[in-house]
Amino acid sequence: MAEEKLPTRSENYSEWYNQLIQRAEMADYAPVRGCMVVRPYGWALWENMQQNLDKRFKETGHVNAAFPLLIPKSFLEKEKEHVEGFAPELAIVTIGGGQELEEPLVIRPTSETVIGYMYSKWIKSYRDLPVLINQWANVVRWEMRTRLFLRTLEFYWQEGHTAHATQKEAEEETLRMLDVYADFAEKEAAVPVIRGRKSATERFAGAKETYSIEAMMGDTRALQAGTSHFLGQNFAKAFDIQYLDLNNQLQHVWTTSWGLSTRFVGAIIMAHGDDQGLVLPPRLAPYQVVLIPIYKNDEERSKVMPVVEKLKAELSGFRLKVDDRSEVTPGFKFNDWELRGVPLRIEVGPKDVEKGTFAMARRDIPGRDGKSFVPQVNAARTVGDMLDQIQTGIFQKAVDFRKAHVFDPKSYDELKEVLQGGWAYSWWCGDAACEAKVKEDTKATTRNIPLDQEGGSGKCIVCGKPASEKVYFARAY
RNA sequence: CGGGGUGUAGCGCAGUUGGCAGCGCACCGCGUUUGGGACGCGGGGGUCGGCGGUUCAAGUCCGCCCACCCCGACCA
Repeated sequence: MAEEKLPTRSENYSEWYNQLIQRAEMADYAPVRGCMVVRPYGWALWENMQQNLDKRFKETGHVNAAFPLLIPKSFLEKEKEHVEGFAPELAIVTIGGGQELEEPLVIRPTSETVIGYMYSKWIKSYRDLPVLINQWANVVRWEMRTRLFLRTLEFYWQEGHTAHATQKEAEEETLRMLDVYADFAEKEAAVPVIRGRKSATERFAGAKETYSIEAMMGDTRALQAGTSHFLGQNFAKAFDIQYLDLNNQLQHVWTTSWGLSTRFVGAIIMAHGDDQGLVLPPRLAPYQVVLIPIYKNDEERSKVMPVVEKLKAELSGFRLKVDDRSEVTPGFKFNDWELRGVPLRIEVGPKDVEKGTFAMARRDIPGRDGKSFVPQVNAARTVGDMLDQIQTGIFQKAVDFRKAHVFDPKSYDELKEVLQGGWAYSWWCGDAACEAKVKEDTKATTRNIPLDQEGGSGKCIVCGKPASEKVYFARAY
């Protein structure tokens, strides 16, 4: 429980982040370095995200399945770039049942390979296509530096894997799922994102093209919040996934993969959180409303509780928590639930019982400004409207924040300067050497080349050569 | 793997020239409290990271090892 104030974001952003997660009981450190335990409150948020995404996947024709955690090491080696990309971060099992294994097994860092293997068994004809499968799973990547939610050795995610008859279909799928992520991020999580294409250096190991959604965090650093890959025929060739087309010709399929992980929880924390703690989007928050009864003695209690019960029944359509703990004071509860980011707080005390009102405090507007006293009648309508306002309010706030921290530098020196406290949106010639120079000078990398460009052309911000696209540069998590 | 740092109660820390292992918070009990982080009284809780050495005596001195954290090279 929170007994002291959180460090402020300006004081020490990463301390703010770490402590907040632990105090809000989102997650805790596990005994193994770099691993975390997602606690019930954090998992409840993830479950809401899962449900919402899952529904969107089903709506776009996908089905769920489960593939194994252990993958023969040789599988990873079949796609050249894939091995090179993942080799350094593999966890490998060499002993099973007390015996050295003939072939080491890797704990999946991602499942393109096993799934490719299975697809080659399942896909024989154009009639079998497309295959649109998703799985919810955990994966392991042996990272050097870890952060709760943002980068842990083990993390939870979903990975969609699809196979198509044509390149065009696969490319459309890749972008369709990117749009699903973007829509989810903005509508549900209230996190504004940039949809774009990754540079070759930032591309997924084994992909032809990687697309991402990029979000700005409260310290202006960028977070890759979801990715969608067009894999071309790379994995189809490596795993021999072939089908007979209408003309009885053997063809390799075209595949895609796309994933969104528990890292997104970190995005929600850092996009909306303030110095009081979490600010959770109403559409995903484990509790949308917390109701706090207030009384001094049994007599007051007996008057207040019936109203609490009545409101609870009336608000049964919302995820509501009645905090009737007697061992802590209301003031403590206010702070506690603010820390935990519950979008809306309702207080019912003796004065409210008399007047037929309740107090309502919105989490996104701290202090008196966010507090109002409203009649108990039509409570469901009042609360629903307020939650909608909060949802759009925090989205707008995040949009405004991003707008205030994206710059269009006029020179390389200015680029270096703006990257200290924001993103640069600049012309880039596409040369990896220019990217590398920026990284060297500022630690910022290219985030993505937005799909929505104004067009035209300009000069590369780094080398001055002609450029036909603009890219976002930012320091990233 | 390089550079820096820290290991003492669940968490945060103090512990002097080597001499009874402590403080705050959290936790448990009782009572008073309760509209913005309540208070009093009484409790429980320790292989001082590990192993070895010096010493009558080691949290403290010496050696080795281990773990974790921060900064760099890799990343959803």
